[in-house]
Amino acid sequence: MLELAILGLLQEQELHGYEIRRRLRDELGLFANISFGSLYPALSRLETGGAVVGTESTGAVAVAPVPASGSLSGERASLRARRAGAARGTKRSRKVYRITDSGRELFRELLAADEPAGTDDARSFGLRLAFARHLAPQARLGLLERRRNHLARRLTEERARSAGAGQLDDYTRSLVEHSTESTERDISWLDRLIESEKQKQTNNPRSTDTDSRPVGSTTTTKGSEP
Amino acid sequence: MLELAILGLLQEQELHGYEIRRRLRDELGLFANISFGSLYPALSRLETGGAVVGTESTGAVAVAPVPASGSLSGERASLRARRAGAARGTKRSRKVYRITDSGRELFRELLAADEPAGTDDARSFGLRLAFARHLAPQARLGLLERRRNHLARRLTEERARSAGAGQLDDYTRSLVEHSTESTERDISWLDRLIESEKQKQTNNPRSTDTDSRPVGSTTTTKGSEP
DNA sequence: GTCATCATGTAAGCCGTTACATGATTGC
DNA sequence: GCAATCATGTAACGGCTTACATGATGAC
Repeated sequence: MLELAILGLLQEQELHGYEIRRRLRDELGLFANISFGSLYPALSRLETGGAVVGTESTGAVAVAPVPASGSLSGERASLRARRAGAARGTKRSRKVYRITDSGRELFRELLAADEPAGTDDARSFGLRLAFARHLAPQARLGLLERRRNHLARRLTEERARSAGAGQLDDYTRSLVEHSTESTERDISWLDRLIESEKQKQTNNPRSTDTDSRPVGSTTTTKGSEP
Repeated sequence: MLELAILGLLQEQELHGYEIRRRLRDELGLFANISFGSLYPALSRLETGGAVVGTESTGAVAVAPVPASGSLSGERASLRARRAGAARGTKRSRKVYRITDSGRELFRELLAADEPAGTDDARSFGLRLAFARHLAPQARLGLLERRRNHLARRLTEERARSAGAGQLDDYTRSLVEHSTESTERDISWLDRLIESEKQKQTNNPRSTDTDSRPVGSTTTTKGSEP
């Protein structure tokens, strides 16, 4: 799952490990505080597998596309470090990773696939949604609908629990009820997303996507060539 | 964490592995489908550690405290198996576990402690809340307040993200916004719980608890949690 | 000169998963 | 007789964590 996140960030530009972590934390919010003990090995695996190439770099590196004028968000610590301007290039040793063609392919596969459970449901979905712009419209819709259905099944279970919850104590009951409500809200959020997605597709039957070459042929698995 | 859940269930009555799993799934909802590959080793560990004793049993076992008349919830498969009456005693081989004194002590420790992170936040809190009746009133309040504070910090982060989310794409933005709203709702849910908890304690300064010997002398455990 | 931040990695461990292996009992 | 459910376990692996080890740079 972490691999997917990394490849997703590297779609747009090359980055080094430390910066990848920063973006995962500050921009996505997923992998709130991914540990280096997890991140660096993941990068190594990806490099070994040929999905990315890392180059030892001491030069200036592309910087976050901040509007350069109004830095209103947090990161007070970083402000000083960045005031120099476009590049914060120091001669510190870093390893900058760039995604390869085979890496882009892997990204598509990971993004389209249902991750082998055991992984956190919500996080996995959130990650895919964050990169949904790289999916073809109908695959995007599929992602949303699968999630919706999953939550609908969960809701059924939760309601059954509520029904037989006569002898549950106050705390457990409150917990169960709150879970149910959360699931309901998640479902209606998804319903709104699905609705707006369908609208988009009818208004603009082709190329609604941001990506140059989106992916995902969930319905008629055919064109995913190398 | 699973150990805590097991010990919690064994507080009330002795149970065998298969039944523990059923209750975790059908009653608590946490550990939705805990695998046997996880459950049985956990029971073994607990037995080795002296927290529970398991006895190979072929006789009748105490059954879920169902009102015996109106079985309205799911479990259609189990209905037939139980129609016999009070006991579904078969001669099947099972190992029934009973909690020991040292097990009860362990339960208290686990329930009071902040679990070493890496474990799922929400699940861990949910589990503790489900067994909150075994906590002393002030420890219960502490649990709720720590959770509230934790979520409040998260909300701050999320709002910062939203603020700097000008250049995020629609999907990511929707995700971030929905997360923020969810956190807000979680916080006000906790506020209600905290409120009602305080009320209880002023109305009934002593022995609000269900448990015979509740636990937790964590009076001034404010700003911990890394 | 010392502290915070930037930067990369390794090793050990935790807590769960699936897959595999085995067998008794009940319902139809 | 055969499938579903009940019942217990082992082995291998997945994906993350903390703790440890190392070092450069910049701010005060």
